[in-house]
Amino acid sequence: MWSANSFQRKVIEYYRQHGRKHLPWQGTKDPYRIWLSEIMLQQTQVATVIPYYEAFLERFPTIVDLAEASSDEVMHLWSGLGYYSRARNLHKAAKTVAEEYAGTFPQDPEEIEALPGIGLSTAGAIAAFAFDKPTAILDGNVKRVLARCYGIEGWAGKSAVLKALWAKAEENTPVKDTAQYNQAMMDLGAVICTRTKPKCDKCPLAKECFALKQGMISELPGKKPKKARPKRSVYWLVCIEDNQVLLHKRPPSGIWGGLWCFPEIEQSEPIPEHSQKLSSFVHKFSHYDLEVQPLLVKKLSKTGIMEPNETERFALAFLNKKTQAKTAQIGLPTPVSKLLASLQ
DNA sequence: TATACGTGGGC
DNA sequence: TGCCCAAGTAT
Repeated sequence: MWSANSFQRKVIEYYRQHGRKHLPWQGTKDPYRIWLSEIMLQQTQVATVIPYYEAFLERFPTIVDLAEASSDEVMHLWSGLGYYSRARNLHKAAKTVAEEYAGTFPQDPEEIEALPGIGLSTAGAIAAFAFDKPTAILDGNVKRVLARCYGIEGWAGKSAVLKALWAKAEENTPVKDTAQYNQAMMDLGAVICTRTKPKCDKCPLAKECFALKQGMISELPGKKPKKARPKRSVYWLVCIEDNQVLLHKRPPSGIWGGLWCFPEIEQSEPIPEHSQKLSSFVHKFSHYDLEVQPLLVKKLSKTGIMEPNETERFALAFLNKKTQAKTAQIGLPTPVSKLLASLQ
């Protein structure tokens, strides 16, 4: 097995020759742009992120622009990207940077990690990429490369496994050229050491890779134990009056927090009178299935479900023109957008 | 430590 | 088709 120094050189040399260097967030030292990319890329693939990243920066070019925005507009620009707590935390952190750091992003890794939505790995990435700090990262790409290369078995959700992976990450991360090394490891994991069908013939670490030598590519890294996925069944009340449709802003925590949805009731409740069933569908989350039965209702107040006085929790989104439904500056979950589009 | 939290791609 | 999971964090 190589020394840490030899490992670093091979990984960096691979990146110098073959790595991706022109992704939209590369080639900048702007901590805001690096931070935004790292948050959007959490559990999300590069190709999905790119258009969101461009649009977000177009509207919010600086941290202060973001800090001064309404939450509805921030959520609007995150709509469809998923894991919406990322956007809520991003907005909250931008306000913190604007108010407590005078709009200048902190350089200390510990201060970076103290911002909401930034964990140890993301803090390490930002500190290394923006400020050339010697901080290690351990995202999914790095975990996969290290688990295979060193034969670290077990699921990274287990603390002992995570600890072993972090130990290797720290051990191999150079104090000099940390940013280049971190970028190279991410690239190696994303392009070469992929989950299925890795391109071992092009891997700079193939010669000493434990998984390759032992025929354990498909066993490493260890898989998360699977659990049953429950199903929840709800009605969505589609109430259209004067070419306007009633939407409800969800509370800030929980699924689709801060986004606007059709008023929702459990299917264990009786169907409101004079309601008409539209086409039902199943929306699959990673942790449960949501069976949605949209109901066209005349007047929401006549359903007896909702009190009309709760005006602060409700608002109207216009549907009378396609452009208005599309450009309303509010956050809409993907299935809500799709159902709205189908009503036009 | 286990669970909540979105969406779309790959096979 | 259904399942796994992708640049994770918060609780």
